[in-house]
Amino acid sequence: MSGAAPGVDLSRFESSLGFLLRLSQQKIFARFFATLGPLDLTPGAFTILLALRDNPGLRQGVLANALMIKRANMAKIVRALVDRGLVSRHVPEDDRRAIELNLTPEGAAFVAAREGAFFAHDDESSPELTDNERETLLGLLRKLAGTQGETP
Amino acid sequence: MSGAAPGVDLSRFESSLGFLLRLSQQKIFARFFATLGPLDLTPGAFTILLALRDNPGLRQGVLANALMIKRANMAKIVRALVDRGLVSRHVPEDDRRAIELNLTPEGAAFVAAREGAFFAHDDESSPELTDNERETLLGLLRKLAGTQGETP
DNA sequence: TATTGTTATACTCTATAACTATA
DNA sequence: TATAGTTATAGAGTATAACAATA
Repeated sequence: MSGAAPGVDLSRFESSLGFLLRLSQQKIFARFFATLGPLDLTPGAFTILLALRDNPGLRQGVLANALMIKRANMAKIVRALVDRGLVSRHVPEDDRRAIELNLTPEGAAFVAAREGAFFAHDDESSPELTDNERETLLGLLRKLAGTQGETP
Repeated sequence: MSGAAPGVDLSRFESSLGFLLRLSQQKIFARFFATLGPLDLTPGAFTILLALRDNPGLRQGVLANALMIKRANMAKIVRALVDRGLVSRHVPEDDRRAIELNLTPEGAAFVAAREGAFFAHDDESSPELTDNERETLLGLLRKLAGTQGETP
């Protein structure tokens, strides 16, 4: 933490995964909003749209589980996306409790228009690291984050 | 993301630092609350107490800067800690705008009683990784997170 | 004028519990 | 009974703007 606020001893936290994850995420998110803030999308909502583009007809609960978002919260986000005309719902015949989600044509256009900027930003969001270090970090985070869904 | 929800294609996010950081932090925090929830401390508040133990008399704004917490939010957190009797304020002679923070004896006892459990938990919070991988991850996050304070 | 801290406010994210409708 | 989704609500966390006191 040598580059931190001078004169403040944070050495006790240098081995704390939780502390370093919070600081790192905050830094990345701050850059995200500074660069992509005017694009009319939050990281969370865009993640959902992108996941639906790659998984058309995905059920709401399965999506919530994959992204580690509680179903109660997913319901609210999806409602907002439906209200904006970006996502459509469909109740399948074989299980009328479930809801299948799809991008509307507007949603697909919305994603297509922004994903370039989104991923370009993401690629450039860690100038502190070399390309090799970035790849190593991504690999370790993938291993750490491997999801197993909601714990009720 | 092979261990994720089966049948959901999240490959588009496997190179997104922001996405993986969010998932990782969420996992680590969930474990934190599951294990240490009854200990009467949130990660944020405990971080502040620990930082004050290692940096007695630290000024509020400097602390906020070091921990990447906005001053407006730090004011609220500090007030709560003062109300709980864990932190004391002192206005220095040479700059009567500033506030120096210290742990009270109660605050010091509070930290001493909990830091063992806190760091023990942190050490065990990433069973997905080998010791070597964990060290590598910590090093990369340190490099990425090297703070530079609030951007006004 | 600039800085330190405070208040007020709002928005996002997260979590739980109680509800409905279907199975 | 159990599951899928919804609603209501509450709590952190974070952001900005306006303000008072001090420098």
